Amino acid sequence: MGRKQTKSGKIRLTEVAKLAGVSPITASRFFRNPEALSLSKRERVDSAVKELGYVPNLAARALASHRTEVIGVVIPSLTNNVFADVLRGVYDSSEGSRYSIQLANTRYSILQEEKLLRLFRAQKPAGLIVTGINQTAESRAILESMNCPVTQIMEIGDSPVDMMVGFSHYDAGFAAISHILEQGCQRIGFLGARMDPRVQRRFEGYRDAMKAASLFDPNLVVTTSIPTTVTLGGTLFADLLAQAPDIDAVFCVNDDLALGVLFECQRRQISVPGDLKIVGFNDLEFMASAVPSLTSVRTNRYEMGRHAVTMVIDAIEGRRPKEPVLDLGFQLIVRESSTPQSI
Amino acid sequence: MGRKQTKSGKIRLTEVAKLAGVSPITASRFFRNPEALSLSKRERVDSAVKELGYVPNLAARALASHRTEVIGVVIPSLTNNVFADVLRGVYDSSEGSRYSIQLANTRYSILQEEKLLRLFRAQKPAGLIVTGINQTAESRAILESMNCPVTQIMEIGDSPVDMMVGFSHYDAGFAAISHILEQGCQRIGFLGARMDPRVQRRFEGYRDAMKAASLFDPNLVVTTSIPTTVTLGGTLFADLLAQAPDIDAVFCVNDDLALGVLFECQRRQISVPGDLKIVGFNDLEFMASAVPSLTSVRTNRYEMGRHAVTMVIDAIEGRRPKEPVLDLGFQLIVRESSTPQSI
DNA sequence: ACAATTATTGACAGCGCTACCATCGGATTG
DNA sequence: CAATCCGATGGTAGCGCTGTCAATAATTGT
Repeated sequence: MGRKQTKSGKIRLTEVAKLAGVSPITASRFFRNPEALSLSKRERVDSAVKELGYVPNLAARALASHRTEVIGVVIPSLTNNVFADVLRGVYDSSEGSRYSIQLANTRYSILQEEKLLRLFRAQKPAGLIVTGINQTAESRAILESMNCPVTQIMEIGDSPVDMMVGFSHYDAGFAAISHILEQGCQRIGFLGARMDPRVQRRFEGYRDAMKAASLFDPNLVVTTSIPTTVTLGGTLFADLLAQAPDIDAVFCVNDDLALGVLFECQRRQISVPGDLKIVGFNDLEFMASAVPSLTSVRTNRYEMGRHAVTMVIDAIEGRRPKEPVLDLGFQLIVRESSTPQSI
Repeated sequence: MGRKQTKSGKIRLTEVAKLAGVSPITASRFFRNPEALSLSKRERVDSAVKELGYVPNLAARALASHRTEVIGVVIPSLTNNVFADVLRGVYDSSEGSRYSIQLANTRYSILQEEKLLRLFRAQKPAGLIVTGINQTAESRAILESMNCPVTQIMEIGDSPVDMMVGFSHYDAGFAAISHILEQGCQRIGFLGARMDPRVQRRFEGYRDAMKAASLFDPNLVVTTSIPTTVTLGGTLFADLLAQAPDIDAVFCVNDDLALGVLFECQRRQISVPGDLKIVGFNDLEFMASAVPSLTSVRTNRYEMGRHAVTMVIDAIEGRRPKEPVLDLGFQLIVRESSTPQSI
């Protein structure tokens, strides 16, 4: 004999079916495709499920059906505030659905991403959400071979693997600089940390806006591959001042850097926005209450997470969106740090 | 006949076993208990696995073994920075192990927590990590009936369900106030938002420290159940000033509030630390670079996450710690905002 | 040297569910 | 009224793996 007989207390689908007076397969259909049941059976199974407190065994379901009800989510960082918001959206919109979220963190390593994708492929997720559009050829091949809906998030571009939700970081960077230029600034510094592909494209927006105004100067640019912190913002700003003392504005690729710049200005008695204008990116909550309040580019991170999951679930269930690419845009939130000083 | 025959390309344990010239069960043992195999077979199976690129089917494994290799993690919030660090620790220390993390978010609702725990119980996780020590009676009963290691994180107390990693929020609050008192302050305000049980205990530390100095005054306390933001810090501080204009220090239950207070002081031209001392909680990164730099209570959040997972995995594998409660302590990081003004 | 013990290995059945037909009654049609 | 179709239901046979126990090989003690 194989093993101990089933613990008497265990409730299987068979028990539910017996109580409802139907075959196990009908009870099974109650979960997968309730419309296929006649109303009477559907009600009988429903009450049997409730009476027994039946909970499906997901492992058995996955084994028999060759599918899971897991949506894999691959992000590059857990520390970055930006992803906290995305994840909130992801979890919010997965709740109430039958799908559960499996999170994986690449730490900004494309090799790690490949490894994770291979792992996911082996487990046959129902859907997959990955960050960005710069997968390696290998990663992209895995994604394309994956037999499930895939959504790329955080940015948009041509040739989606499947679906996309995001916005144009290039446009956002360009818009931020255009705004600063409108304020009459000429020497606009660029501060970048952890130059991932999206930050890179913000830079390109900066560069092209500056070039269009014939104001681009490599001395205005300070970047590093070090992860972002507020403190780093101060440090990079100090470097920038050293190589371009005549700057009249700074565009920071994220709000942490911007806050660091503000603090460094306070330390050096540089008046903001009088002597220097500051623009950040992401519009984290604190930007509105800083003194002076800090201009930033608002990105719809929570909505990105929500939509990504919704789109994936819809696609799983056969409701593919007519448009595979969803542009959630951005808003430039202009505050005191980039407008004429109010005396 | 049941279904289509197995796709020719699919690699099962059987194929590995065949290639290695052993029985499937031996190949199975290679994964679960490699020490039980003779060296020669172990090597043969190992190379067969690599040659075929075999990846175990977790669903089949879970079904057959009545166990999963999932560690459930229940936290109250994804937005709160504090949990980002914890999660980083959690994911870092689960990587490389055979266990995967299943995250669930209660949004600070104890009913939601009950619901999630019930769900987890049904799926038989290998281990469970839950936040805090204030579960409902029902939740606690579920945890105790769960046939797996459980670690409570973020704080410690008597009567753990199983294991605990954290620190005493009461002591931390008390220590922060003691420090402020040592600076000669007498009218120390308390600012609290989202009064969860841990924040509540920080308050008790504040209250008792103040009472011990005969300085407690309800007018010095401003709290709200609204979730924490930097902006809220400014608002609460304004309320506090209104009801106790003579305060000479503020203890904030977290760093966001503290930053909000600092900004509000800048707005009102209140000199910090000259007119007002500020102490925060958690020691987020920005505290060190604020102007003035802000004193805070450093908590070892990343380490909490790491240890929680390690302890759970160790317990799963039979290596129970001698001490079920691990106190990771805290450090008061004294900075400019709570020390005599350096002119 | 031989029984007793221990390390290795294998056979078997079945975990709980669902894919794939087959069936069966009733509605539709010419 | 028989032929056809369709929607609802059920039977059967696994999905890929591991728990249990039995069998065998290697090792040890006296």
